[in-house]
Amino acid sequence: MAEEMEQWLASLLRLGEAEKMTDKQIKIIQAAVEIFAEKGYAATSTSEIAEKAGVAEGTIFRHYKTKKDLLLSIVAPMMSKLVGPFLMKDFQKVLDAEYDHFEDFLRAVLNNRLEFAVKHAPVLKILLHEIPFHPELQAQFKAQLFPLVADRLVRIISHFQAKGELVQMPPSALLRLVVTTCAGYILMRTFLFREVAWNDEEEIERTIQFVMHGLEPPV
Amino acid sequence: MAEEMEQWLASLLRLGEAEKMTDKQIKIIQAAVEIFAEKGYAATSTSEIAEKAGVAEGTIFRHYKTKKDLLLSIVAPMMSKLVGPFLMKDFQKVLDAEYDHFEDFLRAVLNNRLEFAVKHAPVLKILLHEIPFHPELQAQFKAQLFPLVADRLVRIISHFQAKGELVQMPPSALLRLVVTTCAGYILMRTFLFREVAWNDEEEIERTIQFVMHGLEPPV
Amino acid sequence: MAEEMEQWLASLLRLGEAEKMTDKQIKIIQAAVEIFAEKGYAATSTSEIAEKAGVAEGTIFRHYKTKKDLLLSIVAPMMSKLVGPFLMKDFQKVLDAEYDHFEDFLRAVLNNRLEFAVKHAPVLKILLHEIPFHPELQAQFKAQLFPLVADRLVRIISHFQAKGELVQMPPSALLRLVVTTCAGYILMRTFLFREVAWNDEEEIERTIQFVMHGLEPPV
Amino acid sequence: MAEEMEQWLASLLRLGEAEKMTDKQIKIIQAAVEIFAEKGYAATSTSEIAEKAGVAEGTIFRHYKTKKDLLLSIVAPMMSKLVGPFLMKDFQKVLDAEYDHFEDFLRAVLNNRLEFAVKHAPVLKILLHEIPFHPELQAQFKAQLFPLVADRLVRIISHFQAKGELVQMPPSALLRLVVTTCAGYILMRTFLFREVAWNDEEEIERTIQFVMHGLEPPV
DNA sequence: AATGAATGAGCCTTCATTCAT
DNA sequence: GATGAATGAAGGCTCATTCAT
Repeated sequence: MAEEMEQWLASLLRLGEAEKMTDKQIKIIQAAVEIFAEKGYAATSTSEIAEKAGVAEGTIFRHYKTKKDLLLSIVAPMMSKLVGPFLMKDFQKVLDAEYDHFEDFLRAVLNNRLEFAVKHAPVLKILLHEIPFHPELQAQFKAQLFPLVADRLVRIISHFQAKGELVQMPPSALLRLVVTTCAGYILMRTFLFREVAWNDEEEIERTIQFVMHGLEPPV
Repeated sequence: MAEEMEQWLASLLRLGEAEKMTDKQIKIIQAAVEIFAEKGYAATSTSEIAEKAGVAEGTIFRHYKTKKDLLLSIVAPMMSKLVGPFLMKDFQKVLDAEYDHFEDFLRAVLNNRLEFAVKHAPVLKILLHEIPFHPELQAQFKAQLFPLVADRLVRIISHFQAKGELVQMPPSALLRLVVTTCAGYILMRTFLFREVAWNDEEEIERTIQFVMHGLEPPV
Repeated sequence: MAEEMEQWLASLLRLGEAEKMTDKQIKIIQAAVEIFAEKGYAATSTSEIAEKAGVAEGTIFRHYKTKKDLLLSIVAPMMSKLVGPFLMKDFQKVLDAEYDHFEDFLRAVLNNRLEFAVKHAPVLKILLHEIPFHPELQAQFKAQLFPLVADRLVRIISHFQAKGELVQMPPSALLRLVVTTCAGYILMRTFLFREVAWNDEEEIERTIQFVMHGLEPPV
Repeated sequence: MAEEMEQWLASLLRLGEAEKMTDKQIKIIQAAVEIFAEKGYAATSTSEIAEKAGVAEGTIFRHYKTKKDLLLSIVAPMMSKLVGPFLMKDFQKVLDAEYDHFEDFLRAVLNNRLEFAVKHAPVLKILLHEIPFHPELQAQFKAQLFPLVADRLVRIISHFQAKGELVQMPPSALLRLVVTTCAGYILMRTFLFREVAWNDEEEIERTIQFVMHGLEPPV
């Protein structure tokens, strides 16, 4: 079963999944992502996708049995990649070696995930909007990904608590504060106020200082 | 124009808007809120709403010219009420008098808005999901509500900065950190993990301490 | 359960079922019968039916949830009416009283069912063609109607056997010979060679004499 | 023209028509027969046939220009073979020599055609169902096969009438009674109640006695 | 000969909306 | 004000058929 899990992770994280995709299939996906992100899944018609992809409507259904299939083929892999870094094998060990301080860890994660969000903004937007309406997606997230991720992060936080870098408080509570603050910046910057000219370096540094001071153990 | 604005605010904030609503109209709104929240606006059919409301299909269109009208009549007022407290006349003066410390202000706002979110969770969920897909809503928010609210909050933050309670940093940056942290808790608690048994008092206190330490001016 | 059965029969045999049917609904049925009979159910499109009925396509689906529903609403009642006379309450007693000889019975049935077939030829044609492809119809026939009918006919045949009017042979075998001969004429006359100018009286008489001689007990 | 006719008959009756058929072609025909018989021609998709036959969708159309072509290639030859015995050269002479009595003829025909029906039940079922919906098939039957067959049978019946074995009545009327009775048994046994364990020998004998007595000339 | 991706017309069905009652 | 039958445009999807490989 550990074997199985490793394979599952590997397959989930595979980034260049353009294997075996025909030219038209790629165009379909691109068009779908674009329109789903713009109008939402339910408000998008397959004929619209076909037109934008420059493909006959029937072609969509040769590659994806249903419209929902098309959505899932876009969104399900993204979900895994979103939390990918936290699923790496020996995640914690890598961390222990690499990051002397929680601050370094935070900086690495924030930069990495911000870059990811910027690069995949449209798919991410689709994912965020559709998760509440598609039980399969919710299930995949709540039953499989979330527990794994939460577990690993809690261990890391506990580690730095033990080192005396973070205030004493239930790790899950710490986790919430850290995640909200980091995700808050990424979402604001990527979706809510995309048009603002953000100085990412500065904002990230500010965010890190805010978190570090906020969670500093009392002297 | 200032007159006009006051009236607009007043009308927006009117909570008990059940005036003039017939019995059936109320049932329609209730049904619509329920189903919109569950499946999303675009995936909800008017016939479904009619059925759940126990009215004829035509009745909906007697009260709301279009399906979108129905959505707006639900969501637009909510948007104003969501930021209602920040729109109150003489908001800052009230604050100056009432809250000696930023911490008190934070506590008051967090409690108040959490209560509001819990009470209006379904409509809030609809609002959050539909804003990106309906330009009218975005316009109302970005052009009218947001500037007002941001302006008032920035003033308050500047006030406490001047008092030496908050670290020196552009007020808008401070605002972002505060808002994400507060909104983060409310959203997590109300939508993402509603089933968890949250100890609101404790979590709010934790959140406040986090913010206050995070934004403490250096000694 | 006997109660239930009686009600079921009653409802099945109700001929004038135009109750509550709107004008358009009747036109839909008429058009559907006509085209189903001409091209078969599967080869008929709902748009074709709508056009012939002078109705919008959507109207069909307001009255019949699916195309198949439309078929069943035409064909299922017909099935009961087809064997209606054999399902009458106290069928055998009526017979005993009314028909002194098997020949009289045969004559009555042949005339009655021929008239019926001529009158309902199109629906009958649909029924005959669709039964093999729709399990619901088969079930209704094989599980409910057929046993009842066969049972009653077997009793009648046994009755006339006992009276010495029919040759000794398993009643079911007798039944088969009688039914194929009678149905054979009706089907030939109504479907296979409709264009021929049949002299019904003469042919029926011939058929009856054929059956009576063919089943005469040996002297 | 007589020449032509003979060749036509010969070609129609050719039984082992597997000549020149590739392996895949045979599989296509087998699959088509199976599914056409199960769901009807119009309700069967070519992709379904391709799948069951284990060939690519395109392969079907390499051998049969259209779906209808495929149907005709199955059903048209069967039609001739169905009435094959009655089309044999010198049919009547053969009869005169071979069968002393009408009863013998009946017995031979019944056995032979029953065996044929059992062997080719699926194709026969397709033929029976599709004839009314395909003018070409109807034409072939009504214009070419039926007149020939009817003519030959009428001659035979007249022959036995002249011999005093059959009652005096228009030969076409006699034909109808005989055909209905015989076909009735075969169809019932082969399609309507296939699952019953029929004792063919007994039933055929019963059927023959029924016909012979039914058509016995008066003493 | 065989494949299977691609097509686009057409299918059944749903939908928001109208209107006579 | 309320109804619900009627609409017809549009939706997702299937189909027979073609064609480059």
